[in-house]
Amino acid sequence: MPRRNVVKPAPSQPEPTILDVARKARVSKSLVSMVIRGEEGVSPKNREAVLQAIEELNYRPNVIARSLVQRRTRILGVMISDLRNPFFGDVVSGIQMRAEDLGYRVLFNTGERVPNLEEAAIESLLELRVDGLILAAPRVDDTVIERACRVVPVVVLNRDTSATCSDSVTNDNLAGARLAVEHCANLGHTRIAHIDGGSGAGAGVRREGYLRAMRQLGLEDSIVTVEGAFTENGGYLGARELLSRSPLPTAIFAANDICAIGAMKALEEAGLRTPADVSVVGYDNTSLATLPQISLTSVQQFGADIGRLGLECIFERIEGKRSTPRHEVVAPTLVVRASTGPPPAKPKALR
Amino acid sequence: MPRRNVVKPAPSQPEPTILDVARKARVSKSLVSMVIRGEEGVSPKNREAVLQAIEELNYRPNVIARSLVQRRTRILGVMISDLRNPFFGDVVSGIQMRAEDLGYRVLFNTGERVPNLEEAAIESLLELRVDGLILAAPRVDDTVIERACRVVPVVVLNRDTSATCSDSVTNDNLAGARLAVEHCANLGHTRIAHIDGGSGAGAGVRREGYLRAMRQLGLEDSIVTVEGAFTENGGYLGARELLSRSPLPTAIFAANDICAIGAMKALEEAGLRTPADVSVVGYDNTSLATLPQISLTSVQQFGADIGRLGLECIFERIEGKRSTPRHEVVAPTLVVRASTGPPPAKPKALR
DNA sequence: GGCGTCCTCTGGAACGTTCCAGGTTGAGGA
DNA sequence: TCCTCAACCTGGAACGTTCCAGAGGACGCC
Repeated sequence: MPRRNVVKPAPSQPEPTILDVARKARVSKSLVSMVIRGEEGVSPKNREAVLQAIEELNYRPNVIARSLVQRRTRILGVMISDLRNPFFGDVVSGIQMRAEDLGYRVLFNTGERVPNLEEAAIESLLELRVDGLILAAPRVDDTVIERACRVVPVVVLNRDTSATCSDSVTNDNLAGARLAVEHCANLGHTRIAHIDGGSGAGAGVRREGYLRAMRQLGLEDSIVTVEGAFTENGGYLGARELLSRSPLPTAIFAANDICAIGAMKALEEAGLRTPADVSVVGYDNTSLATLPQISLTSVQQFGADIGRLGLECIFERIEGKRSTPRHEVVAPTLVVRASTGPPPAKPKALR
Repeated sequence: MPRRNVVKPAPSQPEPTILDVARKARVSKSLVSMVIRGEEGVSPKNREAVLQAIEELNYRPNVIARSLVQRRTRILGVMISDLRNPFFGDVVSGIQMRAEDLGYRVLFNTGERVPNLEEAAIESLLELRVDGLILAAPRVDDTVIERACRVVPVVVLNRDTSATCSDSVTNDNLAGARLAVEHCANLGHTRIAHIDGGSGAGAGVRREGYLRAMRQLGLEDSIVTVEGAFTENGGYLGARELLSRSPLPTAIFAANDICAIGAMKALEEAGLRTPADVSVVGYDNTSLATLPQISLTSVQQFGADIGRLGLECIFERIEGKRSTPRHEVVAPTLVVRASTGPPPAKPKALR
């Protein structure tokens, strides 16, 4: 246990308590409590007096004390693996909105993608006695998730987990990959390559989805995959690898948007235009894909919906309505933009 | 006061308390407390026994109860006006890192840029009795800030405020605007136009910085400003406005990166190339500016530093080391990329 | 008039910690 | 042997709420 309590309490003037309000309104603290919680059975006269005293004293209920006696905090803990990835902005927004409706506060946290830090972040939320835990694409070990489950409802977002105790919400990566491949095929492409996401969460499934779709379309002979990553550089290197092979693909399905952007950079450097020479499809449909200079066709996984569903899972558990795991899969869609088009009539040779 | 407490406490099995640990280790609760807090003066034998009991029971200290008696939560509240703006990702990261060092938790919140919601978010943090409040570019009224100051140390980031009670950390918008203008002038531009940020926070100051820099460089006759916004559409419309006038500028200083991206779109549509025909400079140096397809020259305001400084301000107050306001201004720098270059020898006419 | 019922209100006991004043022990010195 | 002192430990009183059992009136009914 860390040693932390060296600092003395801040010597600010004490804030008014429920007792101060009670004295001022000449009623009991219980009555004040009833008014605060909006309970029935308080005479209009007293309710008015209490409300006025609250106003005059600038009283604010102490949710810490409330949480202690109720043994619930009405706080939901959310551990976000990466606060800078625009995709999680959507997720957070979905969580926040729904939480507000349900009368919960949301406490965000991050471990900056480092497993140890993420574990500490989770522990920190548990010490706070959050009523539920949402883990957005966590990189921690399954055992950490299992341990958290013993104390509090947990839902894992956008990550496969073998932990049997938690709920999960993911996007259908198989279907998403199929959408991307079929879109290219429908445009007339046959030489459709895939730059995968390396060891990133969900990368394996997307790769599998690509393989299956290609086979299903009778394009198994054109299957080409190279290793990439969920980063711009991963996409760049993956595309370079593709460019070094022959024949060139006429379409590339990248593991995610950032990866696709890196790939587009490599293509541009090689003198290939998108989509005239090579079409590119991304995944996530982040705000990046919508930028006019990029205008990337991308598989959309509805981040806000994923967040909202995660919150609903948690809430069912908190309410005691359910105690068996629920695994929700959100169907992705394809958003077509300017980065894809028909294959060139006569494939361009590299300069 | 809202009525919220309809739901009964979740009937999970009770978590072990300090008393359970004490019983198991055959010591008093006070001794356990001492071990948890890492105090001196505990015999090695007992310390060992307590630690073991904690381990076996999977005990986790209840920070809620601790907060109640200590009358401090060791939680810092952070209200972020816009969680999707990548700039705030940096700010949050700076806050989080420093907070961890100092043994504080950080509770994030957002009001999604709606003043009323933001006020509610702040109120919610105050009810939680956070030890300090960080407001990142809040859109609330100054009176709301003043009221919060009465209860807890407050620091306002990236926003001018007339509230005299709070600390503030801002970036030097005047200097940033000057950097942008001087960079263009150094490249040989004279017709440097500005698309401003409309009523957004800091927009006025950046505009003023542009005006001063132009005058200082003797370019007052070339001053051209149009109204824009901190959005892509704002930049697009602003650029269209510029394109409708004559003579065309050879460089554009946009209020913000997203705004610059919108402007670039308008230029592209008009058949003008960046930077061959028109150079463009943004502000914020967000991750967007670094994308290879965009490669935007931009004024960097160090978000992480701003967050870190804000946290340090709060901490000084909490520690009681200071009770007078501190106003910190961070110097911006310019990051030059591919969107700026020398003016065309013979300015292009519009198609 | 007595009784039951409803409405309104109240005091005290939790909740799980920390902090404080003081207790116990054993060693060492007079 | 007794006293002192340090080292180590302990129980009880907070902290600011909620919740519960029940008190006290007013009223209506028999």
